[in-house]
Amino acid sequence: MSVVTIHDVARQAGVAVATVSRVMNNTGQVRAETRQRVLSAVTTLGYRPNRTARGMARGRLATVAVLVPFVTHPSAFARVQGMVESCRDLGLPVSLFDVELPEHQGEHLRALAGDLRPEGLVVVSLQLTSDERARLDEAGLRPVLVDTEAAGLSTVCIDDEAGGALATNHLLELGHQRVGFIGDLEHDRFGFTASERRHAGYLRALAEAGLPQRAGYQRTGPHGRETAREHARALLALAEPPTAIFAASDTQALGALEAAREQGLTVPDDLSVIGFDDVEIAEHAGLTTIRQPLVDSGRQAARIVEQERADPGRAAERCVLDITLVARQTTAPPHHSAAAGRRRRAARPVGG
Amino acid sequence: MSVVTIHDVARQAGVAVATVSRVMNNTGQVRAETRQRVLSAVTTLGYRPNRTARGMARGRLATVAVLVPFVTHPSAFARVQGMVESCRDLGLPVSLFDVELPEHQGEHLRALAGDLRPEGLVVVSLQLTSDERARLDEAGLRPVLVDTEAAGLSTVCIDDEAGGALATNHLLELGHQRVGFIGDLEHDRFGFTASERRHAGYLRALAEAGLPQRAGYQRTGPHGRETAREHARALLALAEPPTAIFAASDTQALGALEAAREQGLTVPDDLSVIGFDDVEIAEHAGLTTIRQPLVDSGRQAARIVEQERADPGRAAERCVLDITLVARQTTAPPHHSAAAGRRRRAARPVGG
DNA sequence: CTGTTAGCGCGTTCAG
DNA sequence: CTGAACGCGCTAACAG
Repeated sequence: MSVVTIHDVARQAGVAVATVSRVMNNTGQVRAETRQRVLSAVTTLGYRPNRTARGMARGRLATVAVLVPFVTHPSAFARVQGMVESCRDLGLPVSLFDVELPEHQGEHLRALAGDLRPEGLVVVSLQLTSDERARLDEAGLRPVLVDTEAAGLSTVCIDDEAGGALATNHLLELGHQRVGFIGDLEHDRFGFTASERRHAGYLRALAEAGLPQRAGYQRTGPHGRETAREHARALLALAEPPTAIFAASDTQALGALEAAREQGLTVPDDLSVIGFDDVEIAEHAGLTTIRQPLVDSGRQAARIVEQERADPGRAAERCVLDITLVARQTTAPPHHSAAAGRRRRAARPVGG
Repeated sequence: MSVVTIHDVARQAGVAVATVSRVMNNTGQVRAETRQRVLSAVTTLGYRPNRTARGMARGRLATVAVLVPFVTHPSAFARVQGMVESCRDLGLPVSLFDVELPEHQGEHLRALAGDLRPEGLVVVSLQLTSDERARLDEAGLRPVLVDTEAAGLSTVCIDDEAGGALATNHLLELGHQRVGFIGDLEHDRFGFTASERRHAGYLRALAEAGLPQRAGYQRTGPHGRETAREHARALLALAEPPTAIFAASDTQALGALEAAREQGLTVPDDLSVIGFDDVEIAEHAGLTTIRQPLVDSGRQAARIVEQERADPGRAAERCVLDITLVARQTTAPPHHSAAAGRRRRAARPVGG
C-alpha cells in the first residue's frame, strides 16, 4: 500500500502501462471506454504519478527554477512569493538559484542547462549572455524573464521609464524645481537596467517641463541603502541642494531619508523623497513611492511557464504590469523661504 | 560534446560504469590506480554526474526541501536565505514549500514523502503530527527541525524561554514594575510554540523579581501587527497601564509602537517596548529587541542535512544558537511622574 | 577489487 | 487504438 505505481494501475485496469501513461498525459488516442477503465483504476488505487520519475524519463527536474539576484532583497523576494503561490497550485516546487556574485549566474545556468533541467525556468532582473541563451536552447529550456527583456523570450515587466517620469512629475507638480536623482550604477556587474530606465524617465520629465539638468544632481552607485545615504548627503551638501529626491528604489529612498534626518531636515517640509517599488517597509516608513505589482509579477511568470509547458510552440508574450503612484508622507510642496503661510507639521504619519 | 555520461567516462577509463559510480560516490573499495584512471577520465571529459538521474536511481529528488510557514515573513525568509547560501556550496537547489494555510502542511508532506523525496528536508517552526512523522520515516526522510523540536530529530533552535527572560529582565532592570506581554495564541492552527516559550521566560523573570502578574497584562492572539496593535491599545486603556511591553516578535512590537503613537504617548519616555528576532525592519524602526541569528539558523540546518546525508546513522543533534539583547531607542527607564497626567507628542525614534 | 545484471518509474518509439 | 520493448543516467546487488 505504500507506493502505487503505473504498473499497479495497468494491472488493475487490465491494460498496458503505455496506455495508462497516455491517459495520464492526454497524449495519443485512447478509446473512451478504455480511458474510463484506467481512470477508475487510478481513483480506486489513489495513483499519483511520480514527478521525479516522469522528470527522469523526459530529462527534466520536477521543479520550476528561479534564477534571482539578491533574493533577500524585499522586492526580489516578493516576486518569488508570487511564483511559490502559483506553483503550489501547479503542483511543482520552486527552486531558488540565488545570485549574489556575478559568477553565480554562469554557474547556476550551466547546472540548469546541464544535469538539472527544470520543468520551467524564470530569470529575474538578470541579463543573459548569448552564450548562456544558446546553452539553454540546446537544453530545450526557454526561460521566462521578469524585470528584464530579450528578443524571442516571454517577459513580465513594467514600463520603468514611465514610472520614472511618473515619480518625477509628481515632484514637479508639487512645485519642485530642483529634483535630484539617486540610482544604480549604469553598468553594474549584474546587468541590471531598471534603474537606468527609470533615470531615462526622470530626464524626460525634466525636459518636458523645460527644467535644466543641474550639475551633480544625478548620482549613481552600487545598489544599497548605505550608498544611497552618502549620495543624499552629497546632494544636500551642494550650494543649491535639491528640494526633492527621486530614488530609483525604496531601499535607496530609505537611505535618503536617513541622510535627511542626520542633517536635521524635516521630511517632507525641507526635503521631499520618492522611491520606487513599494516594498513592505515603504508603507511602514510612510514613504511616497511608485508601486509595481511585485507579487503579481511572480504569478504571471508562473502562468507563462505553465502555458509554454503546455504549448511549446507558443509565441513569446510580453506582459506589462501597471504601476501606480502611492502618495504617503514623504512628499509635499517645497518650502519656499519667502512663502506666505507657515506650514505646520501634520499629524504624525502612522503606518497601516 | 553535449552531454557526457557515466558511460563515456567508463569507456574512456576502460572500466565499468559501476566503478565510475563507486569512485564518484566514494562507496565500496577501488584500487588507487583504477581510481586515478577514472578521475583523470572525469576531468578530461569534464564529466558532471546527473543529479536528476542519481536521484531517480536512489528514489530521491535532487533538492533540499524546506517546509516553512509564511515564507514571506522577514524572519522566515532570513532562515531560507541561510539555507540557500549553504546549499549553493553543497550543489543542491533549495525548494520552497510554503505553508499559508494549515492544510498546506499535510499536502506538502504527503507529496514530499510520496513521489518527491528530496535529498534533505528542513521543517521550520511547524509541529509534525505523529502520522506525518511515520510517513516521513517510511519514505526514509529524517527532517531537520528549525525553531521547533521533536524527539529523535536534529534541531536548530534558541533558548526562547531564556530570551523571554532576557527581554523582561532588561525592562525590569530599567526600573519597570508594570510590564505587559503580547504574544501569539497558545494553540494556534500551525502549532507554533516560540511565543509560548518566550512567555514562560517572561513569567519566570517576573516571579524571580517578586513581581505580581497583573490582571489583563498578558494578551495573546493571532500573529500580526494589527492584532498586536489592538492588544497594545487594550493594555494602555487599563486603569493602571503597563509602563513597558514585551512583544514576542518584532512584528508585534511594531504594532505596539503604532498603538503608542495613536495615543500620543512618547516612546520610550511614556512607554518602553521590546521585541524579539531583530528582523531587518527592527533596526530601521530603532526597536530594542532580542536578536536571534536567523540567517545562521538556516546555515546550520543545511550543515546538519549534509552531515546526516553523509552519515545516516548519525545521532540527532541539538544546535542551540546564541541570542543577544540589542538595546536601541524604544526602551528606557519608566517616567515616574504623575501617572494619569500629561501626554506629549512623541519624537519619532530614528534608526541608524 | 571489479564487471555484469537489474532495476528506479515513467515516456516513447515501434509493431500489430 | 493498444501492447511490448527499450531507454533516461545512475545506483545497487550479485558474482567473479
